[in-house]
This record gives sequence, C-alpha cells and structure tokens, in this order.
Amino acid sequence: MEDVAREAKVARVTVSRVLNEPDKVKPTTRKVVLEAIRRLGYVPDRVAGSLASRRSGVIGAIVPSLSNAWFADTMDGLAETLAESGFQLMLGQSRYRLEEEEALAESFIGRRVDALVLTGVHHMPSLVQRLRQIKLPVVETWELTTDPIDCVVGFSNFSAGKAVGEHLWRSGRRHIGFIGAHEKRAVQRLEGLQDSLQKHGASELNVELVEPPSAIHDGSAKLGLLLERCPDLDAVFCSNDTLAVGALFECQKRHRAVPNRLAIVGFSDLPIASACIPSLTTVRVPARNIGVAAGHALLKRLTTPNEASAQAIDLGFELITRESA
Amino acid sequence: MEDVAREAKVARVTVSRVLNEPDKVKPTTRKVVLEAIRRLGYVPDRVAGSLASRRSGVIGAIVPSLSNAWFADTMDGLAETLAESGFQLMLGQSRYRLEEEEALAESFIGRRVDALVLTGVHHMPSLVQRLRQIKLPVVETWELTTDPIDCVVGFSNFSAGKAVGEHLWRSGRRHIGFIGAHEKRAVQRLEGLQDSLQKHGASELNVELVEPPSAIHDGSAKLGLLLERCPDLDAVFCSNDTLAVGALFECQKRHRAVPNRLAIVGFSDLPIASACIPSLTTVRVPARNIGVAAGHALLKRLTTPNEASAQAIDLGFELITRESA
DNA sequence: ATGAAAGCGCTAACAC
DNA sequence: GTGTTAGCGCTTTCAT
Repeated sequence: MEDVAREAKVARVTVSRVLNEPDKVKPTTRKVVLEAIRRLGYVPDRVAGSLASRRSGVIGAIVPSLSNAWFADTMDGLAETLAESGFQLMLGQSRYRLEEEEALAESFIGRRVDALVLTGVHHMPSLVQRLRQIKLPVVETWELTTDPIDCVVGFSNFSAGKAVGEHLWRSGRRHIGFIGAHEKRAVQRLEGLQDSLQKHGASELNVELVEPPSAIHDGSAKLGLLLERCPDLDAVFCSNDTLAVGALFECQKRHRAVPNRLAIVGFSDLPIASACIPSLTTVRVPARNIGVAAGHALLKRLTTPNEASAQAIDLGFELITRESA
Repeated sequence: MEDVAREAKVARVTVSRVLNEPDKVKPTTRKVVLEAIRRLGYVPDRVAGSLASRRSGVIGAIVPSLSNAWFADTMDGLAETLAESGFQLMLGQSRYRLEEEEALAESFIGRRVDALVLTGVHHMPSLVQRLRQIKLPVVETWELTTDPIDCVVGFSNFSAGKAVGEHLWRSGRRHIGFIGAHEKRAVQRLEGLQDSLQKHGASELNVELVEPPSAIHDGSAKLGLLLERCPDLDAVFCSNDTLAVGALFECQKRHRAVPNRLAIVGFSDLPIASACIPSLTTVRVPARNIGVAAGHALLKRLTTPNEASAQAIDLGFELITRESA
C-alpha cells in the first residue's frame, strides 16, 4: 500500500479510501490511485484490514455434516448470499456433537468472524452464554424457538410431523411406523406425529432410530425390522427422504406394494422424491432458503447501524402429496 | 493479552508462548499463565496473530457447487482433516464458472489463506500465473495433469471412461449412448468412452449433454431423447450416478428392462447406486478421500520446513459391476 | 478532499 | 526461560 501511495503521489489513507469509500475521493485522484494499484498488481491485505477495522468480513457456519444434501443446500444458499456482498464463509462440521460445535464456535470467535450461523437451537449452555455475552450476531437454523440466542430461521419440525400424522390418519392408515435419525430435529418430527396420532386415539407407534448421518441403507434395514416386528404395518414416516427412498427400495425388493400395502412419507423433498417410482409423498422444507434467509438476516444486521433486528423467521413447510402415501 | 500478562506477572510474549510453544515455558509459569487466562476468559485474537506471524491457519477451497454430493463429500473429508490440525476451511462456490473461481481465489489470497484447494486442473491463465508467482501452496483435485500448479490429487477421468467402454463392449453392447454434464471432467469421461469404442470399431455414439449441476430429472429427460433418436440403444453411460438414477427411473416408467434391453452405467458410486433396483453398475471414485488426501498433502507442505513436496497423487477408481450393466 | 499520527493485538528477533 | 524492542499492513480519528 505504501508503494501504491508513492506511485500515485498520495497518502496511504487515500489508497485505503479509494478501496473502501470511493465516494469520498475526488474522481481524478481516484483514477490515479486505481491506475497505480493496477500497475503494481496490489492486493490489499484483508487480515491487516480486519485487525484495524475490527470487522473480518467472514461469517462462520457450523452444520452437523456436509454429506447431508439438505445441510449442503443450506450452505450453498448461504455462501451464495454472502458472496454477493463480499463476505466469505468459514465452514465447520460438528458431526452431530454439541461439544464439537462449541469448539468450532470458539475457534471461529477467535478468528473474529462477524457472525455465526448454527444448526439447531440446542447448544452447550456455556456456548449460549458466551455468545450472548459477547453479543455476536447469531442465526440459529432449521428449527424455531421462543428463546433464540439472537435470531432464528427455520420451521416447526413438530408441526411438520403432525401434518404427516394427520395425512396418514385421514388416508385410513392405522398401523404406523417411524424411521428417523437419532437426532433433535428428527425426534421433534416424531413427537409431532405422536401428538397427532394420540389425538385420534391410535394404538402403538413402532419406532426405529438410526445414528446420523442417515444413509439410504438404514432406511432399508430399519423398514425390514419394522415389518418383521409388525407385519400389518400400513404406513411409515421417515424423518428424511434418504431413509424414505431406502424404505421404498426395500418394499420393491419384498414386493410389498406402495402405497397399497404400505404408505411411505419422507421429509425434505429432495429431487429424488419426485423422480422415484412411485413418487414420494414428503414434506418440502426450504433447505436452501434457510441459508439465503440466514444470510440476508445477517447482512441486514451487520450493515444496519441500530442492531435491533433480532427476530424469528418461520419459513414454513409444505406437505407434498404424491403417489407413495 | 496485556491483562493476562499483568495478572500472571509476566511479559506478553510469555503468554504468547504458553499458547503457541508451551514447551518453551517453564511448567510453573505456564500453570500461572493458564490460570490467569482461564480466570479472565481470555480468547486470543487470531487475526492479530495471523498478521504478525503471516500464517492464518485458514485453507481456502473452491468447488463448483456444494449441492453435488461428490463435492460436498470432498469438502467433508477436507474440513475434517484440517480440523484435526486446527486449520479452518474457507469455502467458495464457483458455479462452474472459471471467472468466479478466479474472483474467489483472489479474495482468498487477499484474506491470506495459507493454501488453496481447487476443483479441476483447468483455470483462468491469469489465476494460474498469479498462484505460481506468489508460490501459494495449491492442490488441484478431481483430475490429474502432467502440469499441476503445485500439487494434484485425483484420478484419470479419461481412463475411467475408457474402462466403462471396455466393459460395455465386452458385454456385447453395440448401440451406446452417453448422458453427461457439460463440464470438463464429464467430457473427459466421454472421451475415454469414445476412445475405447473407436478402437473396437464401433459406429456412432449418441451424446446428450446437460448443464451442470446435473439433476436427476435431466437423466430421465435425456434418456427419453436418446431413446427416441435411437430406439435400439442398448447401453448408456451417465457421467454421474444422479443422471444414471434418473435414466433408470425413466426405464422403469417406460417398462424398458434394465439391463436386458438397456444397460446403464453410472459414475461416483453414491450410496443410492448400490441401493436402487436394479443396483447400478458404476465407477467408484474416492470423493471423500480426495479431500482427505488434499488435506494431508497441504498439512505436510505447511508444516515441513523444506517445501519440496509438490506431487501428483493418483487415487484411482474402480469399476463396480452390479445389476444394471 | 486529503493527510498525519496513533494504534488494532499479536509474534519475531534478538537480548538477558 | 523470559523480557525488550519492533514491527505485521491496514484503518481510525482528527486536523487541515
């Protein structure tokens, strides 16, 4: 920067201004400076800039795992939204462990991220306390809560599960099973399902849990177990489409007609849900939009002078009825 | 840090040493300092540290899109490998555009990443030149080349395509089609296929290209086109499993028996390839391992004094023969 | 509209 | 083993 300033015969501040507040520099000098920058191939050091300005232009995000299409989609949306405003994404995976999430978050704080995007609303209490204390802008995602750390973008997993229960009950299904990841959000969907069925006075509910990340084979294997345990099962709700597709394939293998002898409902509305045969009834969730909305919420929060924009954004969900249920 | 030093009655350097080179500090004083750190809840500012040490502890990575399971898997492996050594991942998406890749890379350079992981070996010449000039450690992935910028971790897409061609020819297939993404690596697979078929004196090859990122529906739609254009098609190679599964569903829809009336070969060996019915013959590629290997290569490069470890790592591929071909 | 001075919080190099 | 002295490359604040 020193060199550029000399080359353009101005002070270093002026070079800095040309880069950060171009309007505050007379067009003529601006031109000279830009020319010098180009000629010298100068690339400003944003680390030094961050230290001086106390803004890094980096947002930290933590997801349980990138190998889940839905979280990858959320990060896709987030990265793209941030990139439009020159922010960069620092990404970490918690592997579904709250302690790893906390460690990553602490690391991100040390790296002076301008904000944090977390998955879920359940975190280590020490982390929540810390985040509140340092007043770091935070967006929690994929769920809703009445007590967010700062801001939350998601939908009600409980309501979604309930909607599935209503749909199955209305379709006359009475022997219902659930296959889901052993994980907070999936369990909320299960609770929604249970709530709905209980209200209708349903008898038992057969549940199989798998360790996340859910694999397609888990869906097949667990459906097998469910079917052996309860041969007259007539419907199964899977906590995500990956499991549901696995269940669907298992039915094909066993020549158990879907939806006639078994209804299958998935969750996520991945592309495969509408492509498979029979097509999959599922709950469409705004995976990518969660990332986009989280990004917008943060950008607003970071560029607005007053910081009073903490809020809850309910992006909703939609039951997509297709052939499988 | 000032406060911690005062609290522990030592100089700031000592605090710094306790954090970065604990062995160089006497155990007793180390204890005192750690206690002071704990009591004050001090979190070191890694931005300032980066500026002073000229090492950021951040690796930049650029993929075309996170919504492709294979790139997400590579990033999963990379992030996990780096995290083990305390490095952090800064992630960007190029949306399959070389210009966006370059812009992201420039941004990462400005943010002083310690190294860069790129997808593919084809980049803007200006970027390649710049990367070489500043001698930034770089790993190119998902392909091989005789002229890497620095280091390359991947496999031969051409050879993989060729292996598929051999397999199909040996199985007696003579009317072969290709459905692939309009993108460098997919085209290399196509060229491998063509090379193989030409050697055997095959006639035409029906090709359908789709704009990336490939969606399952593209596979269905393009197979439909291919079948109309060439009703006696007896095999199709898809440049990834997503397209292949789409093609498979299309066959189910048309009641065209797989593999009897049409052989389908995919690419990637996603979990669904072994789960679908019929199971998918495909080329298994080390998606996650590419990330892990890239991470290890970088860690070695960044922690080793001499910097003579630039190299090419061929992780290979494997043709997995299943029911579909 | 531009500049001069004073840091941002840390680590490198060299003493002691 | 520990401390002293100088920055790292930029932005801030305040003056002109």
